[in-house]
Amino acid sequence: MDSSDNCQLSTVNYQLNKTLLVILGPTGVGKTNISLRLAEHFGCPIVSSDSRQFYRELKIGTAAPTIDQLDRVKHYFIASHSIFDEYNAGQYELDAIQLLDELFLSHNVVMLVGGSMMYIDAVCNGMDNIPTVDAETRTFWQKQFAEKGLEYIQNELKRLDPKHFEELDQQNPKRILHALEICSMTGKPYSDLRTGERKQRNFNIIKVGLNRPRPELYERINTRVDEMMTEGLLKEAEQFFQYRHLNTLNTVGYKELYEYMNGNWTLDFAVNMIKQDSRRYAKRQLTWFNRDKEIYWFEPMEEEEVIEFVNNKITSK
RNA sequence: GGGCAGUUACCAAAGUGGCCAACUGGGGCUGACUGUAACUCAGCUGUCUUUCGACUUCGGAGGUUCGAAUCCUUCACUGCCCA
Repeated sequence: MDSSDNCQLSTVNYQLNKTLLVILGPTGVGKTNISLRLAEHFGCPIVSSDSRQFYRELKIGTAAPTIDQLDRVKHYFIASHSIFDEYNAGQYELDAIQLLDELFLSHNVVMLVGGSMMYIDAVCNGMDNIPTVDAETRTFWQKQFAEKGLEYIQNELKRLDPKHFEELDQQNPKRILHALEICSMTGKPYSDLRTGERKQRNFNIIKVGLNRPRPELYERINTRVDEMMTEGLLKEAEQFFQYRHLNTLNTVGYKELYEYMNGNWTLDFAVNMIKQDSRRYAKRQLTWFNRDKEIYWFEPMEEEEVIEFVNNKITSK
């Protein structure tokens, strides 16, 4: 995979010649295919920023690259973890940056491909130094919420971190709980740890966004779900039925099938819900990406155009 | 051919004389989101308007009434039952 022969750069400003090519876009848009061709063109490896393709147990439902595709280009962060592992965006930032440092030793271009918004931002912008929440703290606050309700945790956060309480979505239990977890773990207000600073990376970043007209995107998502079902998604999900409460299985394509296995939904209904939830996920991705003014969008997406665009970008640096 | 029931916004479904541009759910749209994030949460959803508000709607046409999605007449269509 390592076709690069580009280590002839001066050590002084080598980092200026290093480029992270980010390929992002909504689920189902066709990132995998086009990025394989781009990777072959640029002779570069692919680092995945898909927070569900990390998990080796989730292949069909996450539309992970196939063995053949993995043979074509060296991939990282595909099937690198187990659904039983604890993993998060903060850890991913550290792992990915370390990996990129290594890869840039022998490549001028590395690609970051995926649709997990926060994970992409973690690599490009960095995240604040906030500790990972331990199990006891998590359980404690979850229990508080379950027993005492939303208003109680709202008031707790108002007390522990009034500044952050004013800023966050006060109806969103997950956000409140996380802030509380950090407050009680660190003994400091969560807002004190949030700098909002953007980390400086020692490589250039080019962000390419892929999109399609909404109806076309939705059509692709729908047919892809049908294909997943014929490929055996039900069987894949079934294997981990007893672990369905794991966060890693709270994932489109799996959680709906567990409703079916629990007897709450018919299979037909569950499949339709997978399609619907996938469409909604795609929309959420687009909403997030729309905020990022650094993305160069391609719609319709033409491989040749992207290659030409990236080539121009790289040589003009 | 006869009887009964029904026709409400994208779909489903309330409303049965003024509090109705019309409950609710779904879908759709828009947005928030720095660590469980393919999660979680919010707003909008007849038209025009930034707001106030104005305008046009509840199968079609006509009528009663100060006033109708709601009452009457008639036509059309749909469903069930009897022939």
